Amino acid sequence: MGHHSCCNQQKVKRGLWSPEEDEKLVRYITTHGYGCWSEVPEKAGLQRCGKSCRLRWINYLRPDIRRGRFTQEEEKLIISLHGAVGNRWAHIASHLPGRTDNEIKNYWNSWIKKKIRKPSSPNITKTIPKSQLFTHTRNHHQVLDNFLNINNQDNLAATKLSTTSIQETGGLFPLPISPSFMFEIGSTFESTNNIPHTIFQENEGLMMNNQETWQLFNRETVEYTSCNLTLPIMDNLDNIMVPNNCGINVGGGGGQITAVDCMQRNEINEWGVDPVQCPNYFFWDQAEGHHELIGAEEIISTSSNMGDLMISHFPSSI
DNA sequence: AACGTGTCCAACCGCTCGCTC
DNA sequence: TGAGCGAGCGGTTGGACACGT
Repeated sequence: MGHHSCCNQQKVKRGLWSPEEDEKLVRYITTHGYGCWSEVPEKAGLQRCGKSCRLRWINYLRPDIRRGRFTQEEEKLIISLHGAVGNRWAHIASHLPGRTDNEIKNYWNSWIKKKIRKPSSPNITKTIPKSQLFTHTRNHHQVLDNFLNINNQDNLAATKLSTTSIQETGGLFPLPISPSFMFEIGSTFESTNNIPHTIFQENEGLMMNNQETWQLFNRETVEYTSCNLTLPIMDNLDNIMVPNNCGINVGGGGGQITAVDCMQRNEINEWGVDPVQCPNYFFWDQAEGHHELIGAEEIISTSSNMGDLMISHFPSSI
């Protein structure tokens, strides 16, 4: 840790950068580049350590930096990437041109306090028997195995597993950081008052038990992948136990959204869920013909194009 | 006006990784 | 092989500011 010695020298200035210091650093870097950061302060005439100069340049002064509020698209991307890779801020930042890891980290830490308060999260009580869920035509069996295994473990232990399983499973379901699974049925699904009984009821034209091609979002590569799934028909929710923190979203033809607490099986809110009450509910929007992760808050204000049935499982702690 | 509290975010700290010799 | 070093990363801090009392 010898590099820290530079920051311990008494002549080294700390704290906020003055406009004059910024100007010196920018002038030096733009004319000379920054081959070795430890040499930059002296050559640029700054009383800072190289590390501080590097940070200032990367996080604030470099010309391609993007300032200002995050757009909704950026926010969605951050959420989905964080779900896939966790607190790997540099990795997340690499997908957002002009944004820095520090900025995203700060944004997340502010954002999370407001939007994702720790819920009281009861343990998962039952899991879906594999035979009752769905079958896979590609490598998704392993995904499902992982998912079910995780549900049989202590929640905490599950979240500590490494991220390598993302690659192992092809990334279709990012496990175990975000042991999510999702399935949905055909086209527009009309909700009724009897939601739990209706969710898996066969509906004309839905082809629920046929193999269908889905577009699945790979949160590691931020791409959509076609994949075939075969869905079973469920008579009612009594035959299926939905893991903790699942949200069921039943969208009607008119764009009505109904969120259901799977554990309670109660309707929470006609138009969505309260992000404070139910911070772990996320939904997938397929308005544009593909699936996008959107947050609960957005659901409340989005009253259209939320078709179909979706079940998503997200970890109770992030 | 003065004080307390909460939020935001720039900057720092400690650590790991990878390169060089 | 391993010590030394710089770069990079993620966690944390602390100061500025906003807001409420």
